[in-house]
Amino acid sequence: MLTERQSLILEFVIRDYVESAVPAASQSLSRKYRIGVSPATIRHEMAELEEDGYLRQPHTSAGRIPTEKGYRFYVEYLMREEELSWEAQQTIRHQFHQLEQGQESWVQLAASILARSVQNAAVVTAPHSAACRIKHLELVSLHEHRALLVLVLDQARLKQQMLTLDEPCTQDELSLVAGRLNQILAGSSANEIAIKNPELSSVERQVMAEVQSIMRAVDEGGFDEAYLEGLRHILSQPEFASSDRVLALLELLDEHNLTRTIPFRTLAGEGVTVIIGADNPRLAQASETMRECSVIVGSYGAPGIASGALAVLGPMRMRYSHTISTVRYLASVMSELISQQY
Amino acid sequence: MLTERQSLILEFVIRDYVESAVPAASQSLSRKYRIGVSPATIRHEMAELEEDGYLRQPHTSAGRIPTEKGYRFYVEYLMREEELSWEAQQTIRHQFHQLEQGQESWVQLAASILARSVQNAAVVTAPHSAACRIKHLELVSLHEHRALLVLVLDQARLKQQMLTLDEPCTQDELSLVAGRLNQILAGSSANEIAIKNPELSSVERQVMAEVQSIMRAVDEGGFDEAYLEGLRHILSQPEFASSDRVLALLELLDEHNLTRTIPFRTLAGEGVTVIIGADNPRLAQASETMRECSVIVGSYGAPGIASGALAVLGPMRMRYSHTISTVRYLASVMSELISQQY
DNA sequence: AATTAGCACTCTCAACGTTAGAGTGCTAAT
DNA sequence: ATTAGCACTCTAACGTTGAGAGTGCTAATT
Repeated sequence: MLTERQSLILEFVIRDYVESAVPAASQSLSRKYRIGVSPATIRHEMAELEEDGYLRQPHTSAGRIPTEKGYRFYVEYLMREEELSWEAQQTIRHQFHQLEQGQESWVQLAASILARSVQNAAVVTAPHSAACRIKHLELVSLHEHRALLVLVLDQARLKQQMLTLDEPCTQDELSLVAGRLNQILAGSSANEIAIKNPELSSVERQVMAEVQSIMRAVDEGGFDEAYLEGLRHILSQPEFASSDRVLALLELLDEHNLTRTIPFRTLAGEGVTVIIGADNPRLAQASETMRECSVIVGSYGAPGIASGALAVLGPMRMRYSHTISTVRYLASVMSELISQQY
Repeated sequence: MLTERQSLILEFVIRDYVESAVPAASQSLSRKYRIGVSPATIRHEMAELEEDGYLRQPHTSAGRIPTEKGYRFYVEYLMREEELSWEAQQTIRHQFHQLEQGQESWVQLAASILARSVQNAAVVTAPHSAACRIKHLELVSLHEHRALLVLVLDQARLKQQMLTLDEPCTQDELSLVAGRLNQILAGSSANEIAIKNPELSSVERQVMAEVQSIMRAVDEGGFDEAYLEGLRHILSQPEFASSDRVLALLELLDEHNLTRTIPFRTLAGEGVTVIIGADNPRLAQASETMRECSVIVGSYGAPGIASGALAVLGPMRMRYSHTISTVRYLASVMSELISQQY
């Protein structure tokens, strides 16, 4: 185990490196942080910490930078997880309240707020309930043979689907169909729809099949809809100065395999999970570059009703304390919103 | 004006440079393209072309690369604008037909297809009609005081908005309200709603005001919703090897000021517009980096009914012919889709 | 008069050597 | 146990060099 002083020095190394991105040297540490000992002693302790795998040198005769193990120890034992400052809280709340007017998707807004707050890339998934239930459906005629099926699911989720009707229908006929199906289906889950077997017209059968297929897609989709924001922050970090790294990262995130990249599944209930470097096997395997990144994942929502996930992706050299607080706070705000909607 | 041979050489320089990204040298041109003259003659002509501003040298004793003027001449007079190959057409059509199942937004899909086809960044805006009309509205109760307003506009566009009701309402009451408002409002534009003044309950008045405000937002939004795809293609080009350029580009595109960056307004009706380098004052002013890029803009839709725009953004060194054909073809496919929906 | 071969000249790029500076590890003194 | 001193090491920046690619010019050729 680490001694008191070793812990202290490890903490200072990390704090110094996180803000400066330059390996921490014994002299500059003793100058900056007023530890009670000389640089020589610090050097001694740092050699020890390196021995134990908490620090490493980019090359001989350079300062030390933290290893994954070092960061992990810091996050677990050393870091004081302070609450977000009142101002920061207000800033976030305030941005959220601009949502009332016109914002397309509040999930996307959340991603944008998160990215701005932590100055890193952020991903937020849409809320997802175990088995979605249909609240309401509507059919709008577009053309003789084409109609728009609008599905309102629980959690205020909306799905639309273009239909090509087997037989021509007027708006009045469609409204009738919608009315009947609403009576039959309202409140059902996809599985419950499957075992229903009422007398239906051909058009009604077609629409019902479509509804079922959409709901299945939503159920299975899991964390399908995810919004990524703030890539530019991550790319302005010095560790991404070389452009092939940028490219590697974009390959992972640009195409819609976000949800495969970010390990949302690892969530353990309420808390916030910190994944440092190669902690996550899937991530590390995916890309060399990702091995030098950390991900902070949290979940929001009401347990058993609907939940989603939010994540921050950044270089391993990250302001963990601030990021964790922000994720935690934003999650609480979003959970509030979810329960209001319910 | 350029002689026959000068035109030929200009064309070869551009073709060579576009595919290799390396300044075109007299020898390698004569080897590759079987022009009937020796490298010395080619050099002579190239010096002439440089004099006239069509070519330039990155430094003395290097090969030539095209200037903006060179590219412009090429696009206007030299380039054969071939139709897209049948295979390419089928590939695009085929990808579009996967839309039926589950794809959230076909506009986003279009952007993704375009980006893949031309191996550059692509932006597509949602279709926008002069003044949107309401087809249908629906109210779904979420909670005693909260309801979801679902608005179906023309062009199969869907808007949703959370409402906090002034007074508590059940689903039945809301359905009644929706029914009445549908009768009154169906087919109206925002302005027409404004001058309507029927007897209404307090809740009905509240909902109607909300509907009007959403529709105004849609009307004024113009090219608001735009989808960007395929950044990674543009970033893997050698001109973006240095990472500060990447950053500059992302600053322009990441935050939602896409529609300010891409000059959709310059559209002149049917055709496809090519904007090369500093052609576009706004673009050039915005960023040094953008001055080395070209944008190809096209529009789709049915004139007078609804239209949107699609654009490709890439380095000036771009396969103009192929890109233009692709934009043109995709626009035609999307226009087809629009008129089907109408 | 147009074309071309030959050649000197220029510029880039990569490799190499050099140097200043920062930081360490070790040792001996406190 | 701590620290001052010092030799050692490594990086980053800079200048140098040489090879290679490509041009512009000139004189010879068609």
